[in-house]
Amino acid sequence: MFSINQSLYEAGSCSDSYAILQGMLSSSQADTDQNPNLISPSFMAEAKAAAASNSHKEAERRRRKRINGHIATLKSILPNTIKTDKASLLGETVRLVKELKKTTSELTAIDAETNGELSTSLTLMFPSETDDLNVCHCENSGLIRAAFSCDDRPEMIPELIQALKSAEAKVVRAEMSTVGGRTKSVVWVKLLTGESDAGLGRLRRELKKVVMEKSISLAGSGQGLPGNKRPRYYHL
Amino acid sequence: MFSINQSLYEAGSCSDSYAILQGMLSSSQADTDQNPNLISPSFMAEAKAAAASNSHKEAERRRRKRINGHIATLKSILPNTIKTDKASLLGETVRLVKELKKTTSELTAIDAETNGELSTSLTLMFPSETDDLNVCHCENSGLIRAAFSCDDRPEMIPELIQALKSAEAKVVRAEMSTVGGRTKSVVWVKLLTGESDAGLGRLRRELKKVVMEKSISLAGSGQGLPGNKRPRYYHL
DNA sequence: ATCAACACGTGACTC
DNA sequence: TGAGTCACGTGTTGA
Repeated sequence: MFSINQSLYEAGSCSDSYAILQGMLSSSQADTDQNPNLISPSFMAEAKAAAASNSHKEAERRRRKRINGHIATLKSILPNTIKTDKASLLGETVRLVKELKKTTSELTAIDAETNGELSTSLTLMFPSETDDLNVCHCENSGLIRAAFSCDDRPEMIPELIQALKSAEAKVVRAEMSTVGGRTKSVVWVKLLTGESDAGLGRLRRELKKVVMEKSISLAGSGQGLPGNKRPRYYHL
Repeated sequence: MFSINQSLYEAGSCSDSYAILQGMLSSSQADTDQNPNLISPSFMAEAKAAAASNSHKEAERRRRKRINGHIATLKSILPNTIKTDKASLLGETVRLVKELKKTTSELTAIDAETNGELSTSLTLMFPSETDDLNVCHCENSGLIRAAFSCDDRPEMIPELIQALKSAEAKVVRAEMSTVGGRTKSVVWVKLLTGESDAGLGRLRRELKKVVMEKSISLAGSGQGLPGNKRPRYYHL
């Protein structure tokens, strides 16, 4: 069905058959349709159409190549390339882009809260004189920001770790400063469970224990650290 | 060229023409090719082929729809959709995915340096007794980590800001702790200029000034802040 | 008239 | 077999 005149232009990259024919025609005299031995206008038109079809064909080939090339690189980029199917691949790409955009916006939203000169800001804060606790949703990201000031105690960090673990909160970022026996902490967390508002309440409850629990354990705890010294590193 | 038998299966969504013919055939007696009035096997085969072609056609339609649907959502997702061209769109997608992956890896590489229980860790550090400065490349991300301990002075933060600005370093993240008049800071920065190693040296030089410059300005500077009090907020 | 981009139907191939 | 995917060539439309 497609084999009509295919032998004329299909072999190799001979997109110049029309040009060749033009050269042949220009070097010959005028001819008519009646003379079958010379190049007739009808044959000329046919060759022209064939050449046009050929260029069109090759242009489409190039276009396909570009698209498929990008899809191939996408396939090499994507992490979970289980389905090598082209549609599924694009779907997976959409999913990944959404996820990455969300992640980056979450991570950069923290910096964007207060914008400084060098486009990334940092707010250095000092502890307040009275104990306080503030837990709230971050506006754009799905994160929760918890800030609190209280007396600095050696047991606070482990308690904080335990509180965050109980609230199933993953620490995305934390800033702490300690001055004059008082400490202020700001932690940005991502809740591991779906229920956002319930999780926020739970987190606030857990943190309240940490903030309000004054240093009771100073007298007890025979297995405590020597000299009331705080260990150097903590992992949140 | 494509119009052969198109009227049989092209009108509407009639992919059941073959089934109809089967029903007609089962209710009639056996026939031969010689009898043109009855449904002949050749016609039967023709109808069957038409039905197959039809289902094939529709399957391909579905496939195209899925692919183009994903491409359309990609188009809505992408930020700079100047070229609505399909190939350019995919190319832009590749670029975006690479960029986002790089960004997130940079941002999370900081947390991944020391891995804690809740998959995001935080190392709380204490100032050393002696002044020190350490500037190095982060392993995987293109970031530079600068850590230093020194006496805590009110002028230190503005000086630090100036130093980072001079080194053309953008702060990605910073952690500071101050205890007993000593302060330790760790800042992760991204150099705004191309030359990485030269930039690192410049940053080290600038920071060295901050760390080593002991509080000379305590006596002078008539326009200083009242009471040697540190301002509450700094923007890095 | 040329070119680029698109959707379509079809043959080849795989599971 | 049938359902699915792919590359291909073609018709069409807009700059």
